[in-house]
Amino acid sequence: MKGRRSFQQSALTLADVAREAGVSEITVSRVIRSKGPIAPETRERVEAAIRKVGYVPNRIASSFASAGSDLIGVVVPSLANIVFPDVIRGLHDAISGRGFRSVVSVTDYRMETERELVRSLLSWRPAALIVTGCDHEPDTRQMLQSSDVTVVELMDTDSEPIDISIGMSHVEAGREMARHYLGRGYRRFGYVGHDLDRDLRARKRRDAFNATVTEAGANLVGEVTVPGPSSVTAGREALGELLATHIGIDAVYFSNDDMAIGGVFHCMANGITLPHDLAIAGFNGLDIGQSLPQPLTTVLTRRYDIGFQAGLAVLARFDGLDFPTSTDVGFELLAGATA
Amino acid sequence: MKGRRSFQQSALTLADVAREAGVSEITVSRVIRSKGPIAPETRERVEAAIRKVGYVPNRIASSFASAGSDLIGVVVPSLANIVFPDVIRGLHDAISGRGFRSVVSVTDYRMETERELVRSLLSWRPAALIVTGCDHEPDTRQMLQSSDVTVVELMDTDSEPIDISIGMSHVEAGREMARHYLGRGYRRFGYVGHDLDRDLRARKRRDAFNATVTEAGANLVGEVTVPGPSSVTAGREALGELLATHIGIDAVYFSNDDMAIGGVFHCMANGITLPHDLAIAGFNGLDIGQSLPQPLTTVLTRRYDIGFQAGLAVLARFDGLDFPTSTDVGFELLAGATA
DNA sequence: TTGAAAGCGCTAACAT
DNA sequence: ATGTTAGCGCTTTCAA
Repeated sequence: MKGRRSFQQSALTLADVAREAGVSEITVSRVIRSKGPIAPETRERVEAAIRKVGYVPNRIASSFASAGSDLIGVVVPSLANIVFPDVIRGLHDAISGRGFRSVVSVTDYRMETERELVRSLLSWRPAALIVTGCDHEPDTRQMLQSSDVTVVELMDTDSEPIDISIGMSHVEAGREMARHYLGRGYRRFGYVGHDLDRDLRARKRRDAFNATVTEAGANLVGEVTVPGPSSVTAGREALGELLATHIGIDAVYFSNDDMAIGGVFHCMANGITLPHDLAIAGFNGLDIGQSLPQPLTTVLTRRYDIGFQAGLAVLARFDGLDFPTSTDVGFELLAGATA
Repeated sequence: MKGRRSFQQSALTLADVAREAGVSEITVSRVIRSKGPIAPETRERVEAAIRKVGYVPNRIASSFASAGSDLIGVVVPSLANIVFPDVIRGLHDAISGRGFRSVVSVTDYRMETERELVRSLLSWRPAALIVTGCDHEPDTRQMLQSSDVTVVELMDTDSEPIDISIGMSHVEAGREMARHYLGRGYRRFGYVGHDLDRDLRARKRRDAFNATVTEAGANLVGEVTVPGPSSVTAGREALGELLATHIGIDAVYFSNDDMAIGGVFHCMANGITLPHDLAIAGFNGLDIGQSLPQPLTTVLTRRYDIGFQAGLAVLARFDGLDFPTSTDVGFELLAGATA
C-alpha cells in the first residue's frame, strides 16, 4: 500500500544525480533548467544519470531558492456552467507550453470567499493572479494592489483595472440586446434571471437592458429571478412562472443562455411559438443554443479568447514585456431565430 | 505599474513579525499554523503584528521546510463539456475547507500529454495526484506507482487501480442501455460518437453496447463517429449523416448527452417524432437533457460525487486513515421519453 | 565550462 | 508556553 501522508518522497536529490554523473550539483541544476553553458558531453552524462536513478526535480525547493513559483492563481466564481471552464481552457492553451500551471479556486460568487482565496493564493508566490470581474472587497483590492504579482481581471471591462483587465462591456451587451429587441418592435418586456446579488455582471446586463428599454418608453412588465445559480431547468420553470403571473409580455431577456434555453424548452412544451408568440434572448452564445431547431438569439462572448489573452498577458509580464492595461475582446450579437 | 517579473515580493518574513510582536519566529509560525500550545495573550499580540505589518506567509518556504505541499494535482482529459468541471466542483467542495488547493491540468485525451503532466505535477510534491481513467502509458503507471503520493484514478472502475479508484463501470453502463433498448423491442441499432481512439471510456460503453445487442441477435446497422470532441452541433450533424446513409435504423446510441441532444435537435428540425420514428439515448444525465420537452433517455452519472469522494479519499490518506481501494458510485438509467 | 559557498524562509526536533 | 538549533534541496553569486 501507498505511504499515507504523501509527504516523504523518493528522497532523490540533485546530489544523488551529481554523484552518479560525476559532476557537481549546480551542473545538474543547469542541465535541468537548460540555463548557463554546458558542454554537450556533460549534458548527456547528466541526462543519463537522471534517467538512471529516476530523479524527479523538487519544484518546491527550486521555487523556494529562486523566490517565486511558476504557478498561476486563478479565481473564478463558478464551475457550474461551461463559461469559466472555457476561460480556463484558453488560459491553459496559452501557458501550458511554457510550463506554467494554474491553481484554480472557486468563490461561488462570494466576495468574502474571494478575499480568502486571494490571500491563500498569494502565499504561493504565484507568477500571476487571475481574478474574475472588477468588483472586489476593499481588502482584496488592497492585497492585489500592494502585492507585486501581475494581476489580471477577467470578463468585465466596465471599471478601472487594478493592473491588467481583459474582457468586454456587460453594460454595452445589455444595451445592445435592448436595441435589438426595440428595433424588432417589441415593447412589453420580461426578465428571467438568477441570483443577481452575486452575479454582478448579469446584474449589469439587466440594468443596462432595463435602462435602455425604459428610455425608449417601453414597458418592463415583469421579472422573475431564481435564488440559486443559473440552469436550464431553472430557466424553464422561471419562464413558466413569469408567464403565469404576468400577461402581455412579448419578449423576455434572460440572464444567460442556460436560462434562455430552459425558456425555449418551456415554450416547446407548451405550444408557444417562437418568436411569434414570444421572443427569447440569452447571453453567451453557447454551442447548444445555436444548435437548437431555431437558433437562440443571444450575444456571443469570447470566453476562450479572454482566457487565452490572460495567458499571453502573464507571459508578457513574465518576460518583462508590456501588455495593454485593458483589452476589450468585444462581443457579437447573434440574431438567431427566437427574437 | 506593477513589478514585471512577479518574483520579488513584499520581503516580509516571519522575522519581521516576530520582531514586531517581541517573540521568536517559531512562535509566530505556531500562531499561523494553530499548532502547539500558545498563550492567548501571545496569540493576540502576534496576530496584531501580522495585521500591522501586512505579512503574507510564504507557502513555498513552509512546504519546503515540511517536505510536502497542500497542493493536489488533478489531471483531466478535457474541460470542453461540463462533466469534468462537475468532478472538480465535487473535489473542491471536499478539500477547500482543509486548505488544499487543486492544480488542474488537461491532457486533451492524449496519453503522452498525461505522462508529461504527471511528471510535472509530481515535482510539486503534491499531497495527492488525481488522474482520469485507469488506462495509462507504462511510464506513467510506473511513475505513479513508485512515487509515494496518494494516487486516485477517477471515473472508471473497469480495471485494477494503482492505489485508489473511484468511479463506475462503463462496460456495465453500455450493457444496461443495450438491455433497455432490447427490452423495448428495438432491433436495428445505430451508433453516433466522437473520437473513440482517445475517449476510451466512450469506447468501452460502445463496445459493451455492441456486444450485448449482438448477443441478442439484433443488428448493428450503422455508425458515424466524428473526428473531434463531442458537441451538440457534432451530434446533430452526425445523426443527419447516419440517417442519410443507412435505412431502417430504429434506435441510436450516442457517445454522450451532448451528442444525443444534438440528435434530438436534428429530429425536431426534421419532423422525426421521438420515440415513434426513432429512439435516442445518451450518457451522463445532464440537466439540459432532462429539461427537454421530452426528457432524454440516458444514464445518470454521479460526477460531482466522484470528485467529492476523491477529495475524501485524499483527506483520509492525509490523516493516516484507510480508504477503500475501489469505490463504485454506480449510475442510474433514466428512462426518459426518447426511447 | 564548471564549481564552492552561502542562503532563501520556514518548520521539526529538541531544549528550557 | 516559548525558544534554540539545524537543515530541508535548490539557485544565486562569485570564483576559477
